[in-house]
Amino acid sequence: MELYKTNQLKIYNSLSKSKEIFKPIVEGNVGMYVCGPTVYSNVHLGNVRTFMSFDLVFRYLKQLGFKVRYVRNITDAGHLENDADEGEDRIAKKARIEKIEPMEVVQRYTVDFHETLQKINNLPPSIEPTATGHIVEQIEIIKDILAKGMAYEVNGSVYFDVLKYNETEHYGILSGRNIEDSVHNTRELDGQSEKKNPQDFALWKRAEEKHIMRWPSPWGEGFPGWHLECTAMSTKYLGETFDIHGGGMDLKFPHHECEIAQSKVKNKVNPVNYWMHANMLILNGQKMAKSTGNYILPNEIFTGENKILSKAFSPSATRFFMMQAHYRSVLDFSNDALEAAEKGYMKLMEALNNLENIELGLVSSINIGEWKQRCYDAMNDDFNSPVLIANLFEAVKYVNLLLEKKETISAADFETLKNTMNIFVYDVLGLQNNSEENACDKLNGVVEMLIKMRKEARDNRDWALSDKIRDELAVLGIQLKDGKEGTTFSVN
RNA sequence: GGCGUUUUGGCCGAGUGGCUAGGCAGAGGUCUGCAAAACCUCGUACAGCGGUUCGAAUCCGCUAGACGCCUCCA
Repeated sequence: MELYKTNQLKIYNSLSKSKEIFKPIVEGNVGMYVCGPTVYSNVHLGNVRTFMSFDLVFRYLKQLGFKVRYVRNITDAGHLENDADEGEDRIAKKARIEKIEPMEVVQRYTVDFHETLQKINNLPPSIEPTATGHIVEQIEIIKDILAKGMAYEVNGSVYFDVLKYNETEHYGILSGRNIEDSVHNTRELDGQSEKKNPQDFALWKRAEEKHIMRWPSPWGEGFPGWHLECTAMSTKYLGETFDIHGGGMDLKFPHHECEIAQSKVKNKVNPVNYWMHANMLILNGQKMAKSTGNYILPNEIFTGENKILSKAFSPSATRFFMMQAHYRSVLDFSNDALEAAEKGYMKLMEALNNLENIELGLVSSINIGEWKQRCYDAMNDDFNSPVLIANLFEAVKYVNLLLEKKETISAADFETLKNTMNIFVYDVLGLQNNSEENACDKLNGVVEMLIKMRKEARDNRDWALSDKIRDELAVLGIQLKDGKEGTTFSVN
């Protein structure tokens, strides 16, 4: 039987601001959409945290036996430099600066994005559509919204009429704001805007002469507005209403608010049942962001090449660090915190490696079944990975006590313990065991040490010892090779 | 200025109206030839003030700080 039938999953819904029992539209199936990156620069650790948070969601839903269609877009066009909607396309701007083709920028940073997420062991989504691949769909939505009178065209651009929409719907339902407030509080622009109201957002922007990324449309050549792609792609692949929509907290307003507005006008239904927002990663007391330069790149952590780091940290240690915080909490990044996390992660891995050395008994002195359920309970409670990890450390303690024979475990319980630990550590948290790599490094070190000791023996003309080292290594399949430059070795 | 979130012990971070987070660091002990590891025990907590309650770190109010959004942003 599928686990979701016996485990009641609760998800915090940003829309209702409360934890709700998760019930998918189609039993056993989940449609999930997550706003992906704009590929105009290297993905930083803050971005990674969000995608990792939803990777955890994806992994746990699968663990519960759900069939999940996970859609995450690549924004390769359409994001404007700043609002007032007068800016320049981000991708095009970067391309001009670097004197390369826009799609070259897209390609470079898409590759970087994929490589980084792979290193940190995120599973690829089921579908990863691009904005440029869905221009036609976006134009169709604009036509529809225009036909329904909720948008207007000015000089080859099309804007969504927020105030008109707000007459019958609540623009601000997700972010908890009232349009009236923002009308009063919006800074007066220079009056050059062609929008009826500052709150209106672009569905289509006319391309200026120099603009390289452009597509033909009923309103002339241009490019889509920056909220439209998610509406186009999510509904195309998941339906007019789907189960889960995720993204960073900073996208709640205006991006997700606009998505709701667009969908409600076009399809007359709420697009999403469960809105999930991942919280920010904080560096130096402020959120990581490309625009402010306050960020750290994942590769800098893996190589240790950043002045705030004392050393390099593995992707898994980094992942563990982030999993120790709940996805809806702000997380502070620091070297000390990362070091502490790394030690904990190593301790966990050691226990997993030690599972094989446990001797089985006839009865169990610990309640494994109850422990297992506590692991599921933690994750069922809005994906509470920190509590799950606390439970895994409980298991670490079990393993150590069993090794010291201070507790006993039956064969059946041992299987449960082992399987559950493996499931949660590897499949759900997505951690990887680096011990093989480490062991390899360490073995190399050991052989080098023996070579050094053999050299000392040879220098002392202690041929018996030096030959003994060489021959016994040979028996183990390690051949020493004495050359002019010193001794090397190979493993057969 | 508006909206929202948050404030937990040396550090990172959970959580709940009455009982335990967990990790890292620290102290004592067991074990050990010594050490390490492991195990056991321990400490200093719930921003401040007031209220509700038999009882609040947990609910409410005020004050202070921090953060996020209000402009692209994961």
